Amino acid sequence: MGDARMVLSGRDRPTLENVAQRAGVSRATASRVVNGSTSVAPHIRDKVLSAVEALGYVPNQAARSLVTQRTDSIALVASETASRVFSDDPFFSSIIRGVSLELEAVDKQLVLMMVGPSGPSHDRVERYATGGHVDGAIIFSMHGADPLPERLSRAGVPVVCNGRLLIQSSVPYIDVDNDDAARTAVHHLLDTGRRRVATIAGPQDMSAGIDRLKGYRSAMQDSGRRSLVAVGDFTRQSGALAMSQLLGDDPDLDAVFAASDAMAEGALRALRQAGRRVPDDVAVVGFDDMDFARDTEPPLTTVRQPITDLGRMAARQVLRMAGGEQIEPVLLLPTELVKRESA
Amino acid sequence: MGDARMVLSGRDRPTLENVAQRAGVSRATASRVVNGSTSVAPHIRDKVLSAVEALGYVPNQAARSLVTQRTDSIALVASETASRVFSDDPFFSSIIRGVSLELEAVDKQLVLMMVGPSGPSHDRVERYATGGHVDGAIIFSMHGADPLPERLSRAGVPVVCNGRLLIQSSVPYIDVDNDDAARTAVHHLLDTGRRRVATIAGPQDMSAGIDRLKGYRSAMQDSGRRSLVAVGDFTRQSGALAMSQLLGDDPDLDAVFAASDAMAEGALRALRQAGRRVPDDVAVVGFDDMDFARDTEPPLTTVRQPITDLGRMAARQVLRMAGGEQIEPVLLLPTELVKRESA
DNA sequence: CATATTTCAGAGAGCGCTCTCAGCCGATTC
DNA sequence: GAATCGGCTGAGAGCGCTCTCTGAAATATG
Repeated sequence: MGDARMVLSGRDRPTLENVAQRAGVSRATASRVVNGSTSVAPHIRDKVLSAVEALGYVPNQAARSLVTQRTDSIALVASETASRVFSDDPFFSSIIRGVSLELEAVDKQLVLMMVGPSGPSHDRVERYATGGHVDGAIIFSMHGADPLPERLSRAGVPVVCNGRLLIQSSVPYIDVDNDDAARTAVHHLLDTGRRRVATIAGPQDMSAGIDRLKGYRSAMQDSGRRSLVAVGDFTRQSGALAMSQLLGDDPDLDAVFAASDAMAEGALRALRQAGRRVPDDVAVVGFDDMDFARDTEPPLTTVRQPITDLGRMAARQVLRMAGGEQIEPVLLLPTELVKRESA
Repeated sequence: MGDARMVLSGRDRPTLENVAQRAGVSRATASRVVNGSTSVAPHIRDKVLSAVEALGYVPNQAARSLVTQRTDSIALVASETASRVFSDDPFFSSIIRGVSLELEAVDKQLVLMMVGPSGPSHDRVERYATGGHVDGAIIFSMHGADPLPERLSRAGVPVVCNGRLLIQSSVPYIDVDNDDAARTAVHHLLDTGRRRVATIAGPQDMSAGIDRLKGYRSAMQDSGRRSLVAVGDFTRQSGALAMSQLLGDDPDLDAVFAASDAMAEGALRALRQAGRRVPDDVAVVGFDDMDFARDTEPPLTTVRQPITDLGRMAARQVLRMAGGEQIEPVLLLPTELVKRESA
């Protein structure tokens, strides 16, 4: 039929009224057709549909959600700068994939936003979410005592967090049992005869960082050994740096538990540079089981956490909340120690 | 005053009417205060503000944008899967940073979305943008003849693309002169005495990939030399792979122009593994001037493109369009050859 | 003191849509 | 043939907000 439609600029977008008029029906009927109601006679339905087609009609979301009180979109908020989110760590991308999968299945739109530590972007995101742009929010990668989840929740926005909150709060979250998982990893090292087990901890303003360190510490204490800790920020680079520090602190260490695979890989590099053989001289255990963990030199023994599922579950939970359901305040997904060659 | 506010669930959020009532003024006046109009008597203003505070009022965006026809948010659409966007390539993060900077300055919200090659997510993004969720859209990392920009534009959404479009279209775009930049890079190699110059091209379904290859080809032709091409997808890994292919094709090559720094780094790795010295045996030029380019072994000679500025300009242009201004259909930002040690 | 001018609050229309409710009409039932 | 029923359509209210327009009070002007 040729594409005779013109470019429509802002104001003169066709409305449902126009469609109705052109199809010779009422606005109500046009609305029924657009929303897929079955109780419309086929020949009327067709008339409306061709009017929609001819006019290039697209429903005005603002008007729609004004009455339905829904927007069919969910915010995924990263309390993190863009450069961190888009770093060498595929963690975020897995989370996003999980959330996407779940939202696409129910035809909801994912809206990604990043907020800096505080300041203007923080407020803007809060206004955005509380202002009814979204039906719910998933917040992840929180640092410190981020007030955002609580704020949004109070304002009536369904919120689910990815990772335990550092403040007392009733906002539900999805996570793995970091403490327990770390303990398992460390026990594996001890059980295989390692005696001086160090750790490269994650950032201590994030629950994952804190809890994995806690798990390490308690495992060490249980077996009456001294802790040896360096702190990184989950990145490869910080892992390498931390590893050389540890080697400086205790040249005789024979194992290290890194709180992320990225840091573990950095550690491998640092160990190689320091002339240590892995696992012969030093055993290394990571955390995450990222794809690259099986391609490191040597392949990394690590704690697998189901990152994509974490995203999926978060999405599922927030959708349930938005649907008015009551949900479990805490949902812990299982981890698994994957033994490869580094430990 | 204590935080006595309750958690508000969906329906019973306070409206402007409630605020007005509580403050003993009309809705119009309350609206004026909320929107910062100056023509309100101070004592009335205060009454309204404290009512807002007490009720925890937040304007309903749907209602607001229904009348203003604005949403104060801009979509940044990546025609790319999450895993590519969040890959080891800081390109996206720089674009995002640029866009963010510009939008924050005018208090607009950035909404990030990813669309797969086609299918459901593609339609959903289209509906989202056309449905009036955003005031404009910036589309980047397009593959092939993506119809999205044209579609949105036709539907009346201000659109700016990052990168030349592969189809005939009136949608404005921001880019660098890839062809020219590539030619400059290759000439540098030729001018410094290299004779067998290969290239690792970018993906041939993206304008940046195509145009840089074109620039390489024409520079080679101008000096009467044969082209030697391998194609990558801008990633480190593909660069390494392409490099070994090239070495297989012509063991005597003495220079390579890679269409991205990531690929150039992959190439460096592959060259090292093949026992070639850089730049002694083989000179390498990259493209982008990413941060890591100065830390490679040896530091990378590369074509600097102002990625963050590309993002900034895109944002600025789309805002101008949304403001009803006419804008230049094409905006090319300058590049610069940065000479380091690899060539 | 009367009039013109300015300042500021309120009334009310209407943005584009959904959804309830009422009503029409043809089919079914007794 | 009258009464009942069910399937479809249309009328209209109203979601929460902005913004124009009107009008009252306050101030300036002759």
